[in-house]
Amino acid sequence: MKDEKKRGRPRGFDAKAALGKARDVFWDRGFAAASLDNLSAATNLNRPSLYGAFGDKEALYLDALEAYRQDGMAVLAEALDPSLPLRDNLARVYAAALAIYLHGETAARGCLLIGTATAEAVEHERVRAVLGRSLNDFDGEIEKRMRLAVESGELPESANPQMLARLASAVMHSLAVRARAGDSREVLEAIARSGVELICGSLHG
Amino acid sequence: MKDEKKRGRPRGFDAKAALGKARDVFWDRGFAAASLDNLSAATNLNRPSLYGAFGDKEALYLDALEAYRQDGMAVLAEALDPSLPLRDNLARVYAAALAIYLHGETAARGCLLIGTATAEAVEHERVRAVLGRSLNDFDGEIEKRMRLAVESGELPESANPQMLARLASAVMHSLAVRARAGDSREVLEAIARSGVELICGSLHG
DNA sequence: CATATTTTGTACCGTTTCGCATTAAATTCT
DNA sequence: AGAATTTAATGCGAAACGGTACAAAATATG
Repeated sequence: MKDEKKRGRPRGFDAKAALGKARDVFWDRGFAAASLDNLSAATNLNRPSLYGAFGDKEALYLDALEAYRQDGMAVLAEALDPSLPLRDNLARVYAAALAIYLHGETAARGCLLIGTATAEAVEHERVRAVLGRSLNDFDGEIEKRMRLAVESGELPESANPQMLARLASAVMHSLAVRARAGDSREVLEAIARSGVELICGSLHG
Repeated sequence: MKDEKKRGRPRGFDAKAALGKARDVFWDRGFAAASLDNLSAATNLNRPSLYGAFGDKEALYLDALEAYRQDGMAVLAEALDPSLPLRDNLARVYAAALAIYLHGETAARGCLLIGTATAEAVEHERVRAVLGRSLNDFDGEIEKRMRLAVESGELPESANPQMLARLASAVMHSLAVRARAGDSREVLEAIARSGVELICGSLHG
């Protein structure tokens, strides 16, 4: 299903790579401030090619968000390896997040969804939907791990897996915002550490 | 210092009210997608008047952010009334935040800073600076209350006021993002409640 | 009343925007 | 080889963009 030779002139570019380049433009500039010229230059595609492959600017943006979301879910699932302690899992999640968030050129880029999709969410219903679904899926994946932690005794029976998961996500949301606000890696790592401790229950002594 | 009669034609509008209207436009659309026509229509000012009173679009946006930041700090200070228990203080902070975040017309607007300034923060250094300062000031104000809680015995001596404050802020950042993502008031209130419990130390039993 | 000064309204300027129409190129199918 | 089909490249075009020039209006000063 990958080598079905279509008739007609074949593509001269890798759509996936182009989508990655476009995503980077959106990541730095946001959706509204990213022009088709910017996107065209970054992908080395002229506008009609972009248009033919992805549709208009909003469709391209939604594709980029969706790809980012899926990549994020994969990273999350890997970090939440249930053979490791919950504490390590959360630390790995935050470390993986920071590795992505701090990868900016001039200033740290933070999270594509939280950093750029939130701005469009009020007016663009479809962006809001992707954003909402992304956050929910993330919460859900962490919640599964929390349930496991309760079953295994890592967390007390009284713990609320859903809410703990949402609060674990909250720490990550804050890292995303703060990275883009220019906070240093040291500060962000300290917040991540404290978040792990608080959620795993040993910050109070 | 308010009735110094300037010579020349007097203003026919209230600059503060106009700034509020402009802020609302930015709040819904974000900085980049808000056009001068939008702003002009919302404020009932023609573009030259806008330009004369506030400068260019970025200056107007920065003014709106700064006013929002100051309003937020006032609301925060009021919510953190030290004669009330820490738990109540945090609950009041989150309730006040949600009252603002959920006030959208079509979809909830969330936080002006987190919802729109983050998008511009990478490319606009001055926006990033305002955002960073806002987050830090917020953390600092909560941290003061946390220190008080340690002194009064509300929190154990072993508690880390700075990190607890940052985590308390983190919950609010998450509420801001989630409001804009379309989460219901019920979900947001539940997260706020759980956040209070976690930070004040009784979610684990 | 005349002059200086500031604001207001209209209208405009050059640029950039997004999207597409059109034509040339490259491949498959018959 | 020729028809059919898909992509690539150039370039256009209408609209929207941010910002301002200019003249009329409204006030203070002399």
